[in-house]
Amino acid sequence: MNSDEELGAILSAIHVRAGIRRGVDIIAAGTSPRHSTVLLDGVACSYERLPDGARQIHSFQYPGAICDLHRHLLPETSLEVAVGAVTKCTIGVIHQEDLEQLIANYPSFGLALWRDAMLEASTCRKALVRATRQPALRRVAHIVCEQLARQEAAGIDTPTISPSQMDVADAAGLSAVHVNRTFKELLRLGLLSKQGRAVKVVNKRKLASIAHFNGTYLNMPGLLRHWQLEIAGASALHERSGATSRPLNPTTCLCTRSEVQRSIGL
Amino acid sequence: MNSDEELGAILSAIHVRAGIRRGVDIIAAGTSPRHSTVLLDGVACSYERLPDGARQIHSFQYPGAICDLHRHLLPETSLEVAVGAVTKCTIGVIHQEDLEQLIANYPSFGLALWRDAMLEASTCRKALVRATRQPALRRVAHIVCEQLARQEAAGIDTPTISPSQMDVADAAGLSAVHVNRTFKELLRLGLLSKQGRAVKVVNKRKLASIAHFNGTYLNMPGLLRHWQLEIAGASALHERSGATSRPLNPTTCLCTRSEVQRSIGL
DNA sequence: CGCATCATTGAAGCCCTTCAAGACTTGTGG
DNA sequence: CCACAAGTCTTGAAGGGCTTCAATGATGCG
Repeated sequence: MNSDEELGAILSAIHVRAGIRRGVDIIAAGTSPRHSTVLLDGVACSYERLPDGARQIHSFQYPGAICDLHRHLLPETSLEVAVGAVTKCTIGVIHQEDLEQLIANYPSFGLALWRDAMLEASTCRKALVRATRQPALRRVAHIVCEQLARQEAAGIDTPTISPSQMDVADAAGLSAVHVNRTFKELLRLGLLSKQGRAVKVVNKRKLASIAHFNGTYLNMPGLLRHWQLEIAGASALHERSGATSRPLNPTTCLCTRSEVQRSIGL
Repeated sequence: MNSDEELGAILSAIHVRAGIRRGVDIIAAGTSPRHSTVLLDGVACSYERLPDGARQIHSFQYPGAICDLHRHLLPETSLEVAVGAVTKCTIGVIHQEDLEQLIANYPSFGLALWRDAMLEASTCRKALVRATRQPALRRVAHIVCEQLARQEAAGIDTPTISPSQMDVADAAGLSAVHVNRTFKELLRLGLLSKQGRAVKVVNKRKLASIAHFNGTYLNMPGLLRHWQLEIAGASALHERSGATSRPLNPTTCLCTRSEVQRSIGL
């Protein structure tokens, strides 16, 4: 979809900013900066803070993502949404005028942004279904699966996931205590193991099975082949999803992490 | 945003189809028709059917909405999403080629569709937060408030809402039994009353208060003035949301119900 | 007017939450 | 390099909100 020339134009519009420590906001709630922010390295999350102090994580973001895409076109509807660093992050900025120029010059870039918005809605719908209708074990397993799949899509190949148990709890809409007990159960089942504080996936296939993880909603053609998913109808749906020739990162319209990082000399 | 000429072009591309009875699918899961569907009259809902038969409603749709906008650009990610008639509905279709032609001819129409996708994501995020973090009373009250506000936005001015208790249950992610008990509580508090089977809002302001209904996320500038919302910061946010001169229907990019219906002689 | 659908009500039970306290990691500063 | 501090993980006990099951009553469409 993106031509090399287009990709080059996009990358050259990105200005690298300093690193951000875990827990710090990349984009604060209630602000409307005159630029867009690109995640270059690390993992971030878009979240909302409730009056009682609870944090609801909407989704996690991986390198290549435009963190504040949700503000585009309708900034006033999502002022309460913030973006925080789940791990140490490196970010870049694109000036608003440059972004608009890029969209004007490369219609396919605008389409990619639009598609990205659709993808975010798709992911959010799935999260809604899980949150309301599935037990904790499946919810947590599904979140782990999604993180693993999205890491792969971003070109990161490790069996450990970045979010802490508290992060997972805030994303699943469960208490940290209960997420801990759920992890313990997944450890007991031999699907996960622990390396220090980090959670490591031992049996990806079984985990996906009990999570009912399908992954089609993430629009990552080709990348889910490894998963050998056992969901009924998954393979049938799979064959039909070859529309985009360049694999798109979920919530990412730019490219893979390596492409981004090469361009900024990481 | 939409000029009269543009609106005329859009409306003339719509072909009216026969009415649809309550409970019947407007768009079935797993299908990819070569046209888009516009809701002309009645109330619909986009939903997903789970393996165990449960139904999760993502959102309700009002006249003027493009029912299958979620299929646009990324049809394969939302094949499981269906759209059903909550009340008796009248629909129209726009051929795929006509829709693409309209987007090509009127860039502002494409932008409106894009904005609509962002709005759907915004609504879904809010639904996710409510579903995971709020008690049943607030969830149900919030759904009622949202329906009332969206009816108003579509030009329908009645204090009763269309969805049945079961519909509300499937949208809130609660059991029908518990929604019934929640409604009973709202009746006892004097916020709702009943007309036969229908639920009628008696005290809109108090209902919005206990629901923590803000409404900014719906992007309906001007239309929320009547609500006299009591949420902290709501008025401040309000003043900044005058960007679009023409009030947009939530999940609607066309116009108000009366405009649609006038054009088809309803 | 008949029948399918929806609303209502009670009882029993489970999943998850909250509270509280102690063990462990991590990385920061001395 | 070590020690401390801050945050995270872990574990137990008690309780509440919601679910499920089941049966009856009301509504409204054809």
